[in-house]
Amino acid sequence: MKRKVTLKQIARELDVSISTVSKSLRDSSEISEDTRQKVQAFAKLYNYKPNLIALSLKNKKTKTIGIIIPEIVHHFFATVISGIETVANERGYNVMVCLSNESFDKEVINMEMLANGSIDGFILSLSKETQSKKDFHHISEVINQGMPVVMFDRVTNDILCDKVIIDDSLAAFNAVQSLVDKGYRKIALITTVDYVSVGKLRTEGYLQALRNNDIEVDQNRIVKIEDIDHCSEQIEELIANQNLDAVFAVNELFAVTAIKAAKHLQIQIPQDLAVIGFTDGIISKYSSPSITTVSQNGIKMGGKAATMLIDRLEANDEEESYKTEVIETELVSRESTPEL
Amino acid sequence: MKRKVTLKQIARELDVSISTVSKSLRDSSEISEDTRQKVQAFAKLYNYKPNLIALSLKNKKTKTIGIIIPEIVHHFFATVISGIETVANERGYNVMVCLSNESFDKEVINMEMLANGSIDGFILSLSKETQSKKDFHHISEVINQGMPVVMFDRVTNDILCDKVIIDDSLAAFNAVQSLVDKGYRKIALITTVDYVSVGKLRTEGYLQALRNNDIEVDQNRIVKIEDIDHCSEQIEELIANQNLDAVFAVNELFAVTAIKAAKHLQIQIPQDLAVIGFTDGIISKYSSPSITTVSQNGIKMGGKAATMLIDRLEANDEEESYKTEVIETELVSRESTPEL
DNA sequence: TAGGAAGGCGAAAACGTTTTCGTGTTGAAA
DNA sequence: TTTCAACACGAAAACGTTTTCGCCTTCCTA
Repeated sequence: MKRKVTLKQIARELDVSISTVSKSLRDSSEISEDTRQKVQAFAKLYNYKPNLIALSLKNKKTKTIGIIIPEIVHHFFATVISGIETVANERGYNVMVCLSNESFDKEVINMEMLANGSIDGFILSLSKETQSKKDFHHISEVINQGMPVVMFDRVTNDILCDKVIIDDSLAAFNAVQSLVDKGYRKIALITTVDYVSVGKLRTEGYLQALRNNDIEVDQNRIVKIEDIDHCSEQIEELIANQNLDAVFAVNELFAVTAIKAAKHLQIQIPQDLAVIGFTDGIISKYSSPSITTVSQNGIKMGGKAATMLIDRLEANDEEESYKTEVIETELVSRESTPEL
Repeated sequence: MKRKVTLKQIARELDVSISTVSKSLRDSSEISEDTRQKVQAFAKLYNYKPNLIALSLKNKKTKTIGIIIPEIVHHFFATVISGIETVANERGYNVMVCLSNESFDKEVINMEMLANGSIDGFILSLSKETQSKKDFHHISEVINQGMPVVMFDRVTNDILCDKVIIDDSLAAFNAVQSLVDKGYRKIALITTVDYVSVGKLRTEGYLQALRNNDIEVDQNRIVKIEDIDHCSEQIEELIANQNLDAVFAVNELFAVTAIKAAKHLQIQIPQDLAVIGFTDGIISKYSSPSITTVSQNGIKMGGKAATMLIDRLEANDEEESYKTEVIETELVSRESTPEL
């Protein structure tokens, strides 16, 4: 077992000073050709690599990005991480991932943990509990300490920082409009409770689309899911009791649950009921029938967030104003929404 | 913008030495009650938190675990990370996640990057390319430097270290046996190329189950997928041309692709063809019909891996022998495999 | 009153870097 | 021969901690 070699050890072996070793390895012009080659050869032989922790302490830069997301077993968040990681790696950064599990407390603890020197900046998406409590002091605190933060998807207007979002309202509007264009009129909505920012926005898009087409909004056709584990009862009740020709679900899970419920009720998808979802995940793609969805492009979102964060980290010009980038969505047409 | 406060600043403000401040905050008995309270009050007021990078350098412990996996947009790996993160957090560790994207080079680069002081130990699953090249020098190198490594799922016998696996062969055997028990005889196999360790093992389980039941192995009923993006053609050909009553797929994707292919061929699932998969992911659960699978329990696997790694990190007794933990699998019965 | 113990605190080293500044030697120009 | 620049290198500080050791008071005891 050979431990990692340090500058000090090399210096001792070669009988020169630590400074000389450091300079030699960094090709400083102060050092003679002779010494430099000798040192570099020795360093290579012993596979010297600078200790990153020591560098972090000296430079006050860790070259690490902290990510805080509600959960990771979730296709969209996984794609976002993937996008972040790719860009981060290209630009020489690593990522630390922490999960809030939709809990406010865990979000706070994780942020405080990472804020104490471990990372250079945050990329985060709010937990449901945080959105419901509207308590963002932990975020403003790290921003106050001079640590850049980029929020994505689940964001809040109460915090000023860079943000990456999609136009949830517009995307939902377009999705519903596409149903209308195909001839559907009796369109139900399966959404989340209002404090989930994206759920609320998508709901607004749905309402707007109906109004724009002079379709009356029927509150009985709108169901707001509180507890995701027991959504199937509510959804089945909706489909059974309302006379529908289409369903717009604000996420993949609701969409596929609607399909399951319909099958259970002997309602044929898509012949008797069209379904459109949100989040272009693995479920929509492989479901039978495959589900038309609004694609969020998490890879792009993550990549954009990472780029914004690193750009800010490496900007020497301190005070650039905050931006909110809108990632365009795309309606991916599949089997679940044929022409009427 | 108030930057983080350090011991030095507190010391200067209170006109005491840095040592006194440090000791006061750590409740050392060397310090008088008076001084201690004064320092602690001041520290609290300014929200002092020790700089973790400085601590890492001093203690030569980062309290961080490095994870290297082939990809993250993959339900199984996401669950493993989730399991690792939960246990790590409970025990005061953070996780850094790197993706190899199934590439040998990226795996090596990531390991070297993290090995230079950023983390205390590794949890990793081999990339396909690494498995195919059988080149593990980067792993033995970090182990030689005294850094603990735990491998999971995609492991190799060429490296001695702690491992967490499932009994892929046995699980596959049980899955196929369950088909036989239900009356199926003409069972096809959709598997990976042999260098993917888990694919090979699952193939062996399939073969063993057939032999145990005196069912002849027909090579035409075994298809090995090389390129996952173009698997549907091969799978459709298999289902079209062989007279089958069941299919065993070594992962979720192959299973659901088989279902899609069958539907395309007007073959009814599960009436005309039963399907059983591997990896209990989101697809199997929400597919129509839902798919019977072997559940790998990634949460448990990740948790176990984290526990093993941290136990080793915190063991004072250096040389404990390496263990290989086998996580039990479970056959989750769903709609795709009715009794014949 | 001398001696010693205990109490309270500071100096300094250590972790591994990088970088600034200083210093000694050499050679060439004046 | 003197002077000065260029060259080659080392000492030391700095990043923020923790911890060991030593020092100075004070107080108690003999």
